[in-house]
Amino acid sequence: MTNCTNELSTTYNAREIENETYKFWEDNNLFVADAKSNKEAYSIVIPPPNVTGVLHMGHALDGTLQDILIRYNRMLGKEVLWMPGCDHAGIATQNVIEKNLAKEGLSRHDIGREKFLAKTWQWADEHKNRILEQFKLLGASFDLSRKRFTLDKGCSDAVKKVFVDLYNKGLIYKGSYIVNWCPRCQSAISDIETNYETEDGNLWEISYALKDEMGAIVIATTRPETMFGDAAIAVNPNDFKYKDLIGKTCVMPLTGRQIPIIADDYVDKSFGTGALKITPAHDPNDFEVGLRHNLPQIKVIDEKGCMMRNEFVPPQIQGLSREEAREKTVKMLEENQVLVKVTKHIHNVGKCQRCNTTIEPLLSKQWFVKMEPLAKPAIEAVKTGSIKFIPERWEKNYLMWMENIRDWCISRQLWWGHQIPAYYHNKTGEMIVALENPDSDNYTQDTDVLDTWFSSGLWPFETMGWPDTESDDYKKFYPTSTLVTGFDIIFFWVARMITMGLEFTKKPPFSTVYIHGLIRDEHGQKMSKSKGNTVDPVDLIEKYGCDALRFTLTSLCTYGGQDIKISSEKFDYGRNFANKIWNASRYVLMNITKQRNELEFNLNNLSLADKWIINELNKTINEVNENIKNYRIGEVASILYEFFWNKYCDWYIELSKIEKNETVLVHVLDNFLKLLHPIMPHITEAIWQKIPTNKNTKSIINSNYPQFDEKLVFKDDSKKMETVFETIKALRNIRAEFNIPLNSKIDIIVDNNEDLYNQIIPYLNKLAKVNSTKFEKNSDYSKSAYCIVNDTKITIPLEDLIDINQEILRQKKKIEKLESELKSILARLNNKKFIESAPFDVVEKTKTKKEELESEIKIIENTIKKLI
RNA sequence: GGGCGUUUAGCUCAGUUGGUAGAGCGCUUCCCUUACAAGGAAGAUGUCGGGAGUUCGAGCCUCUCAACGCCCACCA
Repeated sequence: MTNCTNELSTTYNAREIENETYKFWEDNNLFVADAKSNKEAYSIVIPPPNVTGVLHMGHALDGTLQDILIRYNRMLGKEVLWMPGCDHAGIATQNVIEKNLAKEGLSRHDIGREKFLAKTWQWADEHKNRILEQFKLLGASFDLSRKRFTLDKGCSDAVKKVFVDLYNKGLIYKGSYIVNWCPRCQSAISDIETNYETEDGNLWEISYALKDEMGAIVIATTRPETMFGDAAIAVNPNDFKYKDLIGKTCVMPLTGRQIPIIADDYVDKSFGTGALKITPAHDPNDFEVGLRHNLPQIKVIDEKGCMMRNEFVPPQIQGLSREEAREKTVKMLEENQVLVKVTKHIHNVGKCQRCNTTIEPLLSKQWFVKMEPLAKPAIEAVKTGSIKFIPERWEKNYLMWMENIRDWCISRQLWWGHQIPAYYHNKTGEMIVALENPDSDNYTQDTDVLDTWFSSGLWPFETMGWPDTESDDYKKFYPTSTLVTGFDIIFFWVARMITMGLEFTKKPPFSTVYIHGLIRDEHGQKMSKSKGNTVDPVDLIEKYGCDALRFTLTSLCTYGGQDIKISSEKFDYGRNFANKIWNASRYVLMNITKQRNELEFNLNNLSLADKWIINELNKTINEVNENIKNYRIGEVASILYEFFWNKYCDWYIELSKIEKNETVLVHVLDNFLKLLHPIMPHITEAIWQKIPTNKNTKSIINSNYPQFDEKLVFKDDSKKMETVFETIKALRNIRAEFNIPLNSKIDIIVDNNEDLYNQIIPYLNKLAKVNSTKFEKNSDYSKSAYCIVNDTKITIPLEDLIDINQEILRQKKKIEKLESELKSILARLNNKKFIESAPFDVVEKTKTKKEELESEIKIIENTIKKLI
């Protein structure tokens, strides 16, 4: 950017400035990290957005917060790396490609694995830059020269190594278990990819006749179509009503197959009939019961969710879908008069997180990670504080999950992803798990791929060069510093990174997990395309500007990480602030006459106002640093807003129109821009480059973040200045109350504090339109309005302008207020226990307050007497 | 069933060691004062969800109740 003029354009055009500024940063490679630097490192890895994705509000929030931390730490002088990249998003991406194929009437099987993958790669390559390009619109200062993809060579090498190592340690195994099977995705999915929805269903009670004797046992089920896979009927061992039946055999209706009646603690006596049919191949709990009792696993539903064609399923039912089979089975049971009862029953049904298809619990051969041994150190790391969650309450959540962890099903029957590095001998079926195929003529690789989260679980170190632990990036930037993400992926992602990171690098992958809330629509609903309630951050950026978006989002972040409800009007807040900054800066720049080297301010030559604003700035610097360090980022936004708008603009700039100190005017703006830069990077950069202060860098990005300076504390002078503001406000209030037009000036009589008021006459004249100021002890005027500021009474003789009754009323209202306050203070002071037990300074403060109130009330009472 | 969160001004929400409540928007009145009407000045508005307790003192701590929301578990 050029720097030939001090002037800013008269109107603030956010998009123009933002585009120019971002280009300036990129052209100058300002985001590229130097792994050989001697500076202390600070690094963040981006939660890799799905390659299929487009930028949404969640990214906008998450990206903004990361960028704030990155920019702040960069300005603290650290060597900073923000690692960008995308996730291959197994199921999500495959779904997109399959949908495209479906338009041509094809399935992936029609074109085969190889062609399908080629197509998917082509699509991914075309799209993999899209979302990161959109992140640029957010002002993201990530290092694109290091951009990674979870399916690139480095990641895939890391994945293979991790898989093989875990397998060799016995922490990965292959086995037949009940898994959550999605008949639409045609794949197993993990427990946490399964969501449960409440549905209305029925509870059918079916009578199973006893073998070789009279009588029957009635079981209750919500899924009668699975009965063909029954292996037993179970009752609770302590259930006296079934005691005699345990060990007997019954005959199944419709098929006549014989199954035993067994006893198991799992059965709840009070539910349904107290008797439960056991279907080990189609229910996770029944599967467990089946193992305990050595029952056969009879599969009657296939991978497409249809009834199998085998000897267990009656011919009329074979090949039917789950839903059809249920209807038909019930009908047949009815015809056979074994359906005892049907009751309405509300229950939870598992759904595929990706496509919302009802899950079929299915017996199948899958790969699993044995989680318990891996979870142990991951629990310790959080318990001992080597990894901290902000806010802390998420630690409990994390620990509860980790302490009850179950094995992780990692195989997916998809094509898009990391193919499992297991190889089977074509003839013997012998299995070898290895980094490479031992003999491609005789061995065929496992066709399954790994869960997407398997590779993203390695993200913090696979992107840093691991397994090469001697690589520059790994040595410099691993472990990373902070992980920023929403609570919705603590289990999916954060927990896995911690376990994998500890297992393979022996270090926690990050020291702090900063968890923010989720973005919701204005009614608190989750945003989703299907609901049509999404707000597009790109639209918001076009309309309000990126900085406005960032500032607003930041200001909505609470320390507790509450969810954030947004509607587009909320972004007026940030836009107005940006506009204010622009205009105030424009004013300052227009008023600078001094040269660059004359703009250092001189401590010995400061007015009351100068000292006040310098003191305020210093306080702000302190608070901002403290709050960022403690992840109270929303607080930072409001501190800076308040400082700039209500202090610098409303007072200091106004005062500067009366008595100008260019050096301070610029100094404060310069520091403010630096303080704000992490949140609003573009506007601060654009203005900062125009400010004629001495700089040792061409970009604010590389300037130093302001730090608190003991030498710039001016407590007493600041207090005096506060008195000035109170006086001006009081006088303005009188003007408003009595409708005194701006062009008619007022005279005032001040009865105390002559020194101070003498100093500030010009301020009073300009900001409260005072004509003359007289000093008079024990002043005594009738036909006047009054205000009392601290210990000073100010009289405004208004002669005919004033309605005396109005003024009396006004003063009486004030007394009322003061007296009610005094009453509660007196109550406290008259309480012996308060005096005894409250801390000294609180008691003193209360006493002082009492005296102030009393004296103020006295003054007002006297003036009222005068008026009457 | 277990856990967590929320309840504060008309609306959206802040409120960091307990000392009597704040912001933005909206509202009322006035002002296009040469940085800004996306602005300026002056205002109004709250038994801090209900109840009880601890304390000299509670929006904040404890208990309890209520409403709403989320997560985990998945009893057929």
